[in-house]
Amino acid sequence: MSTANTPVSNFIRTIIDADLASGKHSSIVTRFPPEPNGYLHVGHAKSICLNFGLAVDYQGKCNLRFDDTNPEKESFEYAQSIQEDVRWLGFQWDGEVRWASDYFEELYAFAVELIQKGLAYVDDLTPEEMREYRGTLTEPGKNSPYRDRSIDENLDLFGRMRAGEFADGARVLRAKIDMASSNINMRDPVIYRIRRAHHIRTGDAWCIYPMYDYTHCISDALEAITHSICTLEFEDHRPLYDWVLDNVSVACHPRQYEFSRLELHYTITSKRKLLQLVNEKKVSGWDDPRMPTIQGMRRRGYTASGLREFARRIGVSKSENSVDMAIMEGAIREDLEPRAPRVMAIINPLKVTISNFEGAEAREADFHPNLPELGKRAVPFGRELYIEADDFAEVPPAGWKRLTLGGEVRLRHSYVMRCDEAVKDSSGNVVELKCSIDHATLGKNPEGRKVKGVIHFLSCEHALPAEIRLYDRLFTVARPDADRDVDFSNYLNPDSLKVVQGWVEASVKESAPETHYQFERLGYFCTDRRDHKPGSLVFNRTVTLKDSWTREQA
RNA sequence: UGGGGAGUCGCCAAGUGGUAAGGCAACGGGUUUUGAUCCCGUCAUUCGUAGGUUCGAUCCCUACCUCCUCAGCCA
Repeated sequence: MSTANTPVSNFIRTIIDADLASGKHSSIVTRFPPEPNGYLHVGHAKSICLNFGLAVDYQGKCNLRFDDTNPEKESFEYAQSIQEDVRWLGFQWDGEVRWASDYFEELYAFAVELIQKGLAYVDDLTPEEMREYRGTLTEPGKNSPYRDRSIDENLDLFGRMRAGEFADGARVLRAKIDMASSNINMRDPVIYRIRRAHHIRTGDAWCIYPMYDYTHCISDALEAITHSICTLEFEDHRPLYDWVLDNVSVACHPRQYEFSRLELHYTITSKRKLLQLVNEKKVSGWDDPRMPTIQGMRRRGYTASGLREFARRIGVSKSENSVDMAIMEGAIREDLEPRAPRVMAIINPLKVTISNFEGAEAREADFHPNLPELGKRAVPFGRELYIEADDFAEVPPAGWKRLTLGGEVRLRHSYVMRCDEAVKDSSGNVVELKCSIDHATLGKNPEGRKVKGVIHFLSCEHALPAEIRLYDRLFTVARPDADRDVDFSNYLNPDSLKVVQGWVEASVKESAPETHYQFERLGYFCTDRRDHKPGSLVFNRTVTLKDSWTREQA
């Protein structure tokens, strides 16, 4: 993994390199600016890795700033979860957490300044009227009848807005720019509205709240952000970002750059739709392991470094993209491969009775084939074993390397075993196997013949019962929200979760929540963060192993 | 039919006037008591289309096509 820390070139790094080379900046300051109105998802993870990652690579700083200007939708629960997610991903913001609400007083003063310059006015139009006056994409808007109020009147009215003299929504403060602009964002955008809502930090101190476009640029300037990075949909807000900073007396004028947001195959990255899944109980919550939220991915067993590697692999650009889930899975597997201890577990047991069990011994086995430092554990043997039902076939397909009637197979870390008889129930299903082992094959190959297959197994006597949750993609199609006419929930995968009662080897008995393992030949699994306890083992399947056999069969 | 963006391999993505990086996936081979890992090899005469400038263009110019995005007192 020599590439893991090698930065990948992208247009933002190119800009930063140029800014540093020209002396425009001597160091950089970025920021991650979430609104605390929901949980962070994989798209935010990309943004976090970008903003914090740049700060790390360029030895600059990155702030965490909450865009808390819409009190009706925001909560501390979300703010706390967001901080936890950023830290879990391995990043630390510069100084204290910042809040846009910290700047409310300054924001207000700058609004007064705009009014004094004749660049903002109080408007009494109703929302419906304002929409009519705004024009359309192809027709210019027209001026509000209140647009030419005197500076004194505007000052008075704005002061009274703050003082709470007017009802919610009765008036707004608007920037006076150009109602005929071809950019609708410049048609006198609202910058303050009246809303008597309890704010998570300022409580009831304010009944007017600044809008995003007005707040964000000034917040960036107050924090001396050098590169303000956001997603593509804010591209046409940039003229407004610049207009505000050009007309207000802040010393600093950060530059905004936009990159394309992440789309991931077989999932969705819309806060609204994610919320819908939670509200409609399509998933168990924000941290359901099928959710592309940071909390969900974490609970599933995705690792912070794996997610960072994923972000590195997908890069940053301005083009629309829909990333293959294989890139995520590849990054997670690569991260887990060199550190997850190998253990054996049986998901779908088929009982095996060993006829010549007498004298069979346990054997010590490494927890990792290439990392002896991870230690060893005993692999016990017994008269009765469990093997994976899928590992036996009475009528094997071509290329079969596993167990079949009369055939031999290596039991992982143990003996070579032959199947002598398949016991069936009345409907003809194989319910048990009678097998025998070659006592001379413990830790060595049999003489005179080759056994190509290896299957995992558990000694019934020693195995521990466990709940195993098998997760699959949340949706049945790669782009569930691509079709505007079909609701994305129609594409929910009914088989995205299968809970089975399986068996695991005793060495995992005392494992803590969030412990990663590779169940040999099955995949990477993680003890559940919430439900796993010693004595009540719960494993989540993080991702399967690459499987060229199943692929070949398909 | 207004404004703002984007079109480079199946999926991401560098590059930029000098003759197409890399990753993922895929495919072929080797090692292997995980059909895993690991190792080796293959994988764009071509950069949305059509013209033009040039000794030379994915990079410059012109026209066109396709897709995304904007009409919240959300962010």
